[in-house]
Amino acid sequence: MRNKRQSIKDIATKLGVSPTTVSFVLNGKGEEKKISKEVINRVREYTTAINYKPNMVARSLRTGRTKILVFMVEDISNYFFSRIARIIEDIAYSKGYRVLFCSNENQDKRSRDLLNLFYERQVDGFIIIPSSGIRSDIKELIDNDIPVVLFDRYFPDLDTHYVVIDNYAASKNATQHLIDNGYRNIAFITTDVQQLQMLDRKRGYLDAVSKEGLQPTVLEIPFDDTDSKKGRELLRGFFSKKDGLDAVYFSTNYLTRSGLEIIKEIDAQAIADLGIVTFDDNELFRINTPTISAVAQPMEAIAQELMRIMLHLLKHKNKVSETIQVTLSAELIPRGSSLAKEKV
Amino acid sequence: MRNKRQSIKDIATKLGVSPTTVSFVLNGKGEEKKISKEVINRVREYTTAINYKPNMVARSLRTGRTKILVFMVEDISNYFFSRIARIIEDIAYSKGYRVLFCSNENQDKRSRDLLNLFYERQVDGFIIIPSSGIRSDIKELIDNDIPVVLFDRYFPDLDTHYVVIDNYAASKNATQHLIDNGYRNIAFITTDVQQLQMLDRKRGYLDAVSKEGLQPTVLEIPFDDTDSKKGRELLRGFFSKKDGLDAVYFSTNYLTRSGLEIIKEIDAQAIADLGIVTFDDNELFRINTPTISAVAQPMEAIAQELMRIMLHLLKHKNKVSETIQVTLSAELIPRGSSLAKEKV
DNA sequence: ATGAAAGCGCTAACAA
DNA sequence: TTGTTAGCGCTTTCAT
Repeated sequence: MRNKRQSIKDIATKLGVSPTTVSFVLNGKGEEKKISKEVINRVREYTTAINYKPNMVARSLRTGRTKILVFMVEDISNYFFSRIARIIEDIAYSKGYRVLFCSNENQDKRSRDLLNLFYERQVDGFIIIPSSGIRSDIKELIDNDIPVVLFDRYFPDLDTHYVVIDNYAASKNATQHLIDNGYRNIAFITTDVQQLQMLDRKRGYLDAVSKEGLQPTVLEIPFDDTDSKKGRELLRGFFSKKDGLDAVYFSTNYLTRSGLEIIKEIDAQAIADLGIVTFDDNELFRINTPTISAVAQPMEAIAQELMRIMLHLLKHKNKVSETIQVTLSAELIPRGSSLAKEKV
Repeated sequence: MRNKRQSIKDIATKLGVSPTTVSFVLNGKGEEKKISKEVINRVREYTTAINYKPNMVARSLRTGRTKILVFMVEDISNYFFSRIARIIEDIAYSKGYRVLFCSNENQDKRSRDLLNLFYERQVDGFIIIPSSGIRSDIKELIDNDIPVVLFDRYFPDLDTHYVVIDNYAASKNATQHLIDNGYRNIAFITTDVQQLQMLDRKRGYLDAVSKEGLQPTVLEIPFDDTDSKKGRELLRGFFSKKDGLDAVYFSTNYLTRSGLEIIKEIDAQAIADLGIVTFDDNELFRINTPTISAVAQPMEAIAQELMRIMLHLLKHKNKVSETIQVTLSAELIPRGSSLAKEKV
């Protein structure tokens, strides 16, 4: 039973009414347009019977709207991003919008390709973690009146809507936590990407450490090597020779994974005494031994703010006078890995 | 600078040629249609200069194709699914297709909503992990000549293309591994969903255990409670009173998380002696203490097979005579949690 | 070597 | 209360 896709015209012909009438009924404008009860019912019954599905491509071409939003992050399989994606999806869904997820792998080319692709497909809005080199592409979208909200990071010299967390404060606080618990030689492991949020986290660490008159130790892993053999070698080399270390603070969760693994390899026992804190929480940190202290970003709040702004822009056809910029704070979740150390 | 979106017509007017000519050039059919070099260059230069972006919605309406595929799973934030999604995305990308990811939360209503939504938007194909009650919806898609490939599970009484793994063999093998390493009282923790792949995993466990004359112990957590308080209570109750247990085999990764946590809560030391194996690998199992043995599904191969089939269907406009059904095997990765036990 | 025109399926202003 | 009609932006056949 290969049922050829039925169109509004087919239905109209079949029922002996006009396409307009069918369209009105189907869009719930039957009453408003004063279509008779009888016709409304006939249309309803027939479309239900044949299980009619409208062609949204045609509708979009006509109306200029697709009811689709794009959510672009570095890597959608990362827990932090996928969790936020899910919340956003739910909110969007309840408002009649679909969300298209995509990963840009922090690469400008891929970001650009994706933005283009979706722009060409006329999506209604973008929620984006921008890779560093797509400032002009973002600007272009905005200039073309497409609703855009950034998050996680933004371009200081571009007046965009965004939602971020106070990375500096969160990082300073996490470092202070280790210091308060007796750790004195705290290493900061980060990537070399010159992204605002990473620089803020480093500043937070440096300020907290120097405030206490302690010595900073920073290891920067090239971004492309965060999960490669070379990156692991760098970590291994670092941990092997730094025996004065009593704590490690990871700036991002993808470094924590390999970092912990390598620390274990080198000395399975050492991990129990080492102070450990990482940025970005993960469910499995609760079941690790030791349980890992983490700076948890308020994912629920971030997602809600993003959608609040986006829906606001959509509602006002992107004609809002002021730029909406929100900064939330992150919460340190102390666990076993950063317990207070007995003074030696 | 609010540049109104330029259309082919605008370009044609501007250059004093016809829309046809512009369209031909833009689609690389310039040579073929014998458009003069001069005109081709003029069009190329102008469209580049104004940074023209075609309206794919209009194109889709005209051509009937969207170059979009849908990838629907239970939960895209689950590592297993998101990893496969990424590989699929890459392959699709290289063939000019976009992939739309979505999570059905294993709910029929949500699955149906999503299928409808994308069907209405005329996507070119579906790659789906079906929730149990959407057999008829899948059938409808197929009857409407939409390319569909299922994976992870399928409907035995519906003749569909699919890619699955041999859950029975993998599960039997995992259980046997525990038995071979000296464990005698092995519990199987699973959900109560009556899904083919879960039933196969259970059968594998039961057969392996009974073959050795051992006693099976099965705990079934209601699906909706796998991550709820009630589910945790069930696990807690189970582990508290079963002191004869020397090993646990989890049928799915979302039970492993809470399971491990609760075992630790009850007796932090016990976990070292308990044999543990889980279905579905996770990066963090490598850094847990102990490291956790897991049945790893061949994600790369699954993704590649799925796309091979999908591209085949797309190429032949879904007119293929035979149904393509692929069964792959999963690999047990033995780690610290299932080391051979010293005989008592 | 290029253009005119039809039409994909839908919506909505305007007619009747 | 319902129908006619003109597009939305693009592709593509058929003319010229």
